[in-house]
Amino acid sequence: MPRRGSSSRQKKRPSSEDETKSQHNAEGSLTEISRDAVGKLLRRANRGSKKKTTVDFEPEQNVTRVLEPIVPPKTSEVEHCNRNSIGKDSAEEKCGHVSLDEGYADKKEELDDSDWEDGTVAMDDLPMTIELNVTPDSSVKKQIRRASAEDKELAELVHKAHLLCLLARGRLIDRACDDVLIQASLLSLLPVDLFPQSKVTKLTSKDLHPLISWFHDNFHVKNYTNGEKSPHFALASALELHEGSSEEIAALSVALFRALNLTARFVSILDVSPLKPDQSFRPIASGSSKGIFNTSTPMVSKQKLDFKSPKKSLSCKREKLCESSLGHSRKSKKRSAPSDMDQSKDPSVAEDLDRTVANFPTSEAQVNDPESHITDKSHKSKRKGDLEFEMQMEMALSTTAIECAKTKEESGENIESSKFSCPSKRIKRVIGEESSTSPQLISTAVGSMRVGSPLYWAEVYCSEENLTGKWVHIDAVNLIIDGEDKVEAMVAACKSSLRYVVAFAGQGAKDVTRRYCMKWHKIASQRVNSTWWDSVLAPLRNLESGATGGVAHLRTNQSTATEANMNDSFVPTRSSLEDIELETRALTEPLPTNQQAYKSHPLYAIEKWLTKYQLLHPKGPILGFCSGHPVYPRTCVQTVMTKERWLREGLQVKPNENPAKELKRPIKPQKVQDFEADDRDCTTDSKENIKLYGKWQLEPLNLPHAVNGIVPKNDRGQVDVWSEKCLPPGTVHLRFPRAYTVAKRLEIDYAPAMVGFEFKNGRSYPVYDGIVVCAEFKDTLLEAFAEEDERRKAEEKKRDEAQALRRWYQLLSSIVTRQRLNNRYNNNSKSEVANAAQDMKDNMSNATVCGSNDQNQTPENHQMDNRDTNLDESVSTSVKDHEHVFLKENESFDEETFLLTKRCQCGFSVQVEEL
DNA sequence: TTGTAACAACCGCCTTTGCACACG
DNA sequence: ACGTGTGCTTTGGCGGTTGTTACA
Repeated sequence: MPRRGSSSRQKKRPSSEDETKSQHNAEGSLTEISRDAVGKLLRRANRGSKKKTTVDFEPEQNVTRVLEPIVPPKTSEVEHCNRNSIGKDSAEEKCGHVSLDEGYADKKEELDDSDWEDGTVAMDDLPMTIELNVTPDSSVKKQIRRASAEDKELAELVHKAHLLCLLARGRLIDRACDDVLIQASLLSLLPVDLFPQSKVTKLTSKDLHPLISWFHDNFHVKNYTNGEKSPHFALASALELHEGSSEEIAALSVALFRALNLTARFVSILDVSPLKPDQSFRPIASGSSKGIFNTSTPMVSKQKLDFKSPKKSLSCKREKLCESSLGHSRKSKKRSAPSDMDQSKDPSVAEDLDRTVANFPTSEAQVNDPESHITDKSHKSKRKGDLEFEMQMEMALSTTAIECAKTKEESGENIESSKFSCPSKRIKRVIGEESSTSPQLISTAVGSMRVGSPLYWAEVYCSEENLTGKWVHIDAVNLIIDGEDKVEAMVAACKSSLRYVVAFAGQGAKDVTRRYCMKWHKIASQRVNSTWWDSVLAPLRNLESGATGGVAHLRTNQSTATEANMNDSFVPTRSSLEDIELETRALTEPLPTNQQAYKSHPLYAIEKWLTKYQLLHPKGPILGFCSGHPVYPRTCVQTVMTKERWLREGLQVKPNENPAKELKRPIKPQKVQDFEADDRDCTTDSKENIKLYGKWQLEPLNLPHAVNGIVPKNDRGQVDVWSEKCLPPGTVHLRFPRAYTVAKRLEIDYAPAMVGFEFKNGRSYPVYDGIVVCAEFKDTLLEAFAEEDERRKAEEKKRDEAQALRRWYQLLSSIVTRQRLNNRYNNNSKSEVANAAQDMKDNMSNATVCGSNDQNQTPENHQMDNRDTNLDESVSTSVKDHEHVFLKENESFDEETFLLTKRCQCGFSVQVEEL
């Protein structure tokens, strides 16, 4: 019982709020929308705390006898009561008191609202006994409350707001990257031999290696944030100190690229709060304690120092071992690997690594370092395990150093991959696959630790990188070049998902998530409605493409197809080419290996997961198999509907088409008549099934024409007007009120227009709006309606006026009667009321006189005038010693209330309403 | 330990074609 | 007598989502 009640309340609440919301929205002011949203947030917060109490008190449901509706006290106390109540007076008393405790006021509202049955309450005298037939274990059972629509809406609002904030932040950082002073300072630091000036026009990612290596050596990530500094100032101080948050370091790298006249973007993962409620949100780099709007926490935190450093140091040692034992093994490495190895072998890097190694054992001593307090928190909580793990890791790596080097050599694994690996109790290694296609060494973050995840990097446009040029991923913080395919694995390893990757340039932004996300279907559901997102990004995209765009320079040794393209009027811009690239990625996603992914996959489908109103047509081609189920393109999935449903779309089923699909009619428990119908249903299968048709079986609606002024109607004698398309040719839909009365009076054929259904009281009712008539009668009807409407309004006016006069007359009569009685039985008292009545009556007669000029003057009014004259006499005779004189100049008229205040010189005043 | 499939439970959308009675 | 307006009463099936469990 209580559950049902509460659930119905839950259902009702949003609707009333929706009303208020729609009212607010109707007013359209941004402030109000914001206030509305904030209000919701607060309500949610309040409600959340209440709910918790209610939920905790849930064992009450199993109470065998309840003498009093107990107000839920604090959890611990309730538990205490519950467990000790039987046969323990003190505990009972305690429970009794608790119920009257301070929580009462707070919870009263909830109580009032609840479905407790009324009963006699023994508050003071009787000790209360609660018998429980529950075991402590069952009370511990976790209560699951699923998110309501309201929760979902709220989560979406927060998600959107957070997205906008992060977008704005990205733009700020991007603008700071354009700061000429910062750029100039960076250039002044850059050794001359590293200027890639000659290659700016024909740039490949390889050309950037020395530059990025230098940058990586000279700028370090520190695990503190620059507080509330402006991005410009933060960048400047990071530049000065040669260290800063990962965001600042990444931004500095972008500034450096831009200083060198390279086309560069600042790229950021928007680590936004979840779109769906009840998903705990922690920023990817979870060291921060600043809340969701500060995700600029350094990603290389102490944790990284603690865990990565040993690996780094070991890899350095390993390097040395490699050098001594294996000589020039590094030369055999693939593509980007050599460069990384080169970086590692760079003396400065070695120094850096050595320094890190030196720092490593002192990490414990840094616990009190104010700069590292953020990490210390997490460090403290995990310290024991972490230390154990460090030791294990160190031992393991040192003992397997040579073997690792060998493996590395054999498998072509590069050091950059190993840098990606998070500390983990279990490190998965996939050896033997080609390293360039997928990240080989993916470690899985242990438990809740999310460390080392990239949040910021740069993209540099390398015109020589592809046939048409390419945006190259450059993570200067982690010294990774062209590692776009590793980002996702890295983020996934940190127990997070990469939902929005946005590239910023020229104050604009572009969503480049597709470049970094290999499994789009997994993140699609975690992203906000694409229409909204696209509309938000649309202006920013223009700015971005304006800043980074430019005509793509196609290489000279291109294929003939590309040449043909060149000859076309279509001139590919960098932006459009990138769009094509990203689109291509979208269309070439590999087949998921688990069935459930096909449920809502945008590209692929398996028959098993189609809904009952879906069908494969044509059934092929088969793109592959998943657990034995053939996989079809999503484009083959067609929606099928009943004839009636298609009618609403203005389509009808072609003649001689068989249903594409038939569904068994759901058995509805209907009234007694069904018993009779049962026999028929058993015999006739066709009645039982719902026939569904697909789009390919349809043609435009071909309704019968209106002939001889007769409207073609359906079997209910009406026309279903779902849209204009549903109107029979030659007819029009007239929506004015009482149209049917006009049509009926003029004897014009019409049909009621049913425009939809209203669902209430557990059943649906047709909603009618206006009539459908033949087009030739439209004008006649409109004219007649206008006439009738005018006549009706005039009648209404007349009626209202007559009624007003009647009421005035009634009022005055009563006053006069009262006065007459006063005069008769209390001669000396001269009431002011009489004067008032006199005055009002004067006014009335004036108004009536004015009205008499009007054509609306009725015999009734004349009659009234006569009566007024009589009245006048009676009133004037009664006023003897002073006759009030209301001079024009003493009058005042209130235009708002239409009240005229008349004043006599004796001080008497009276207010009259002008008619 | 992790990933997957199957299942259960829950939420919310979609469903869709009066009737009796009072009053003017 | 007739037309008009009002209030009655408060479904249940299905898809989507999420949590649980068993199993590989």
